[in-house]
Amino acid sequence: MGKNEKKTITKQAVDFPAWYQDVVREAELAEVSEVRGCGIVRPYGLKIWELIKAELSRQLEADGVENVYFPIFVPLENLEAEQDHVEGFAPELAVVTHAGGEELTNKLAIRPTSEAAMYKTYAKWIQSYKDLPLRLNQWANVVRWEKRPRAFLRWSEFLWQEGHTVFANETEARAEVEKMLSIYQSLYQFLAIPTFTGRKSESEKFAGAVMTLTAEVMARDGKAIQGATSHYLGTNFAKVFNVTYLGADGETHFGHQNSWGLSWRSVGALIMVHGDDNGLRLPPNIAPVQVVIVPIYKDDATKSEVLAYCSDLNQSLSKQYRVKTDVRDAQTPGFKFNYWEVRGVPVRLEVGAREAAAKKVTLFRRDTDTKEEVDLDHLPERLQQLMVEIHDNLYQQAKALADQNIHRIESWDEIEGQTGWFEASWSEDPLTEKQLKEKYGLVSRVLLSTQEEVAPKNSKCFISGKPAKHDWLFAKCY
RNA sequence: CGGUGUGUAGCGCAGUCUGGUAGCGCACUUGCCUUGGGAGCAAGGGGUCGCAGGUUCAAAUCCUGCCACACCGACCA
Repeated sequence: MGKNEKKTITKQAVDFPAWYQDVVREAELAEVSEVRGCGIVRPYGLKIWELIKAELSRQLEADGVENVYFPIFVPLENLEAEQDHVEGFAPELAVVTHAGGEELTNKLAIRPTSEAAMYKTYAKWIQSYKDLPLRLNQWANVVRWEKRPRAFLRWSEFLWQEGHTVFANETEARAEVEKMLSIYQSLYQFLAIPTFTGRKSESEKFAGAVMTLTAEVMARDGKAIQGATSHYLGTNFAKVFNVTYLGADGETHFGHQNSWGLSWRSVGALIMVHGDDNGLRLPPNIAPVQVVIVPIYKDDATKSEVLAYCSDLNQSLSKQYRVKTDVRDAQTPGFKFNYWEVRGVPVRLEVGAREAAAKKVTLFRRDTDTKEEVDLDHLPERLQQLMVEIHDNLYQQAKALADQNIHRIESWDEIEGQTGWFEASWSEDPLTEKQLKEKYGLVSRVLLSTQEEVAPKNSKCFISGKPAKHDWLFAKCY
């Protein structure tokens, strides 16, 4: 049977969302649960998230951020304290009304995010300017009852990290907002994913924030995914929860707060950016299995010889890589090739009697779907190169595709019939954004940081013709 | 919340129009045989046909009501 005759994955070009669902299922990353909108993440999918988490943890720790844990329940009245915040989240709140067999007088929201859960306590912890900055991070699950869930990208319950920090003044706080964005940018770099970083428009910013920064990612179908956010909250929450400190000047001041987060939506981005018609393609940094060894044998004699060769190989390589030898006996080599390709394993080593005798391996790389023969002596060196090469290649492919799909337009009429992202000079008038959404389903995604201090290419807004302020990126989004 | 569609074995589906013993492919179990791109043969196991009610000698199939889920939109950090 030919390679393409048993495909259970829809082609990207035929139906991208269907392709995405197929990959999530076939690669055994996750499946839908019996609870609407909630997913079951399987070991292979969770491992990817854990590897992402490990890298981000490393970076946050290196930056001096400490971890903390607050309860999953938030008194509803706390959430209602900040007006913009509650209006932003009210429609998607899950609320506990009964517990211990009784109706609760004070209803408990399941946290959709933890500003309202943490800052009352922050107020107790902070007395003096000497207690600042306070920089804490929480790895947690949150619940947002979204109208339309989507695997990893928008499940009702999801895992993330949320950083919540307090500074003495605006300058320090804003500097950190930028810094966290650059950490997210480097994390996505770690995933071989190019990001478009900058500021959100007024209507797209976080409910309760003064300013929201974002790392936007382009999926292969030209839609946008918000990969991470970093918010400057100003003193909005500080005023509500009384986060104040006594300054060196003997006066009481409000703390300037930030919050920043990244969720396992990043796993969804990983799939949508790198995946192809054969399934996942994982960058080595976060591949649960970096090298898979597939033994090939014909009879008992070659079997023991080949397995011994594989076992030595596995042992020496596993000092440096996450290695797995697929010793299942009931499956043919061809089956295993496809099995691990769908799962995106970057490098596969095929080992039969031929290789064992010649002290070689046949090496297959998933990013290019090509094979090469490598002498055992040269394998460590070749693998070391390849891990870098594969990462770079995946990044370059993603970067090229993204750049190619950003179209400069001077008038919104040019959107007609085109897909992808659009760069345009914009007045930043919320009304025009609403019109754009209604007419083309597009929203503003980001004002690139590099464009912040630059005059727009066109002095007139591409929608209203009124004076433009900056060049923004617009897109449909997940 | 609007539009469309789907609920039959773990997964994918046929059967419903025209009522009459619950089927197919994949997966699973056992055995043999095989292994360089999703092997083959044989024998097996697995079902309140989404739920409730109704019509009928008889309902997966017809009628009524309900529920759930998916997709497209609206919504959404």
